[in-house]
Amino acid sequence: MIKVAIGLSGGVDSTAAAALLKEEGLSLVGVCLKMHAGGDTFAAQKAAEELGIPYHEVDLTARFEEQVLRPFAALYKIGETPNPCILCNPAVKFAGLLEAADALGCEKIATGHYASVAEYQGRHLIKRIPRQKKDQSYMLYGLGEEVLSRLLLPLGAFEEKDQVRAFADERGYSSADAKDSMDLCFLDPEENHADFIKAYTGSAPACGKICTKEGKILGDHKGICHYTVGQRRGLGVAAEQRLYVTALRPKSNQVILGPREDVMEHRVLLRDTCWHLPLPEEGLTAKVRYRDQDAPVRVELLEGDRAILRFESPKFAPAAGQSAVVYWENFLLGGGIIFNEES
RNA sequence: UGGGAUAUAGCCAAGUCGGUAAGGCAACGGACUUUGACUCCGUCAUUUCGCAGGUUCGAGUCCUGCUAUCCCAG
Repeated sequence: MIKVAIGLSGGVDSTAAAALLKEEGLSLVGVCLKMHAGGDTFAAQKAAEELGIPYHEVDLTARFEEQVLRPFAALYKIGETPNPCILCNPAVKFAGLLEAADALGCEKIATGHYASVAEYQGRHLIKRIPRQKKDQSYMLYGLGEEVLSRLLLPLGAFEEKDQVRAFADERGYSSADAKDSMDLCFLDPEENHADFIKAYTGSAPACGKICTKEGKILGDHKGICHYTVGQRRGLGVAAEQRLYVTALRPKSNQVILGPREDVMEHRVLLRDTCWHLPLPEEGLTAKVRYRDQDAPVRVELLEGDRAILRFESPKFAPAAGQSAVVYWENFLLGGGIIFNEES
């Protein structure tokens, strides 16, 4: 019998994923990955109990601190908008799950992500679920073959997000009515990311000026880490039209504002790219943030794991630190982290 | 202290022949969301139109005075 280590958070998604595998007759071990001090494992334990599977805990807090928390704070300070889930998945979550699987004698690993794994030309690729509004393939572009070749994503069987909850509900799992997780997993409920950075680094962000790109002063900002490119709310600047953050300038400690058209980009630079297949010339699409509609794109690969994305239609506010991912026929071919030329 | 102009919510601003205060921005609340954002929905002048009087059934809209600000001449 195939043994599977399934990442269990205690939420509805991972519980349903586990239940699905169990009903397929696989032998499961529920693995709860502890990422940060504040996280409680009660829900995961309870889910394992309800599923009737062994429960195992892995402490990844040190690695999470090193690979996610530290860069997260550092990047925000230099005006980027890092995506901690993207940092975490390859380096911490899936790496930790794989190690746990090895220690527990499991051939396979599984999680409750909304995506699927498919083989193509001898490689294992993440594939998104057509029509699935909750598609999470974006978060997984950094996973390598060593993970993908052993990864099961049972939720790929569901095309509607409501089906998962109904599935868990029918089977009486207490996680069925749990609220979807949201916000950064390592924040306290009343804390925002800027509070965290302040507490983590032990220093308050430096206030500075809000300006137009021409240098006209519009107001004061409370520290660059409070802002991100494309942001409109919380700026406190009244104008004839809506204004968006168009750039963050850490060197002069300025937040630059402008109208929407100032932040539309045809061209997006990527660093730290990873590609799972040689890229075809035609038929590529890309998205520039998690919750974005992918759009036709041409990709030019550069030296040093860099690339240029050229979109037919401009994308709104690609933000340095966020990731862009490239699709071909619903296959996730790879992606990279957006950066600015100046930096 | 000669001439001209303007004073409407936190900001910009509409308001016709007087008839019972548009809109935008900001702000706030909510929805959405396994990152940050975006987006969407809702709320936001009724002892109120710089202040004080007057005319009128009724004034932001007309009249008088005052105050403030801006511009041009000095």
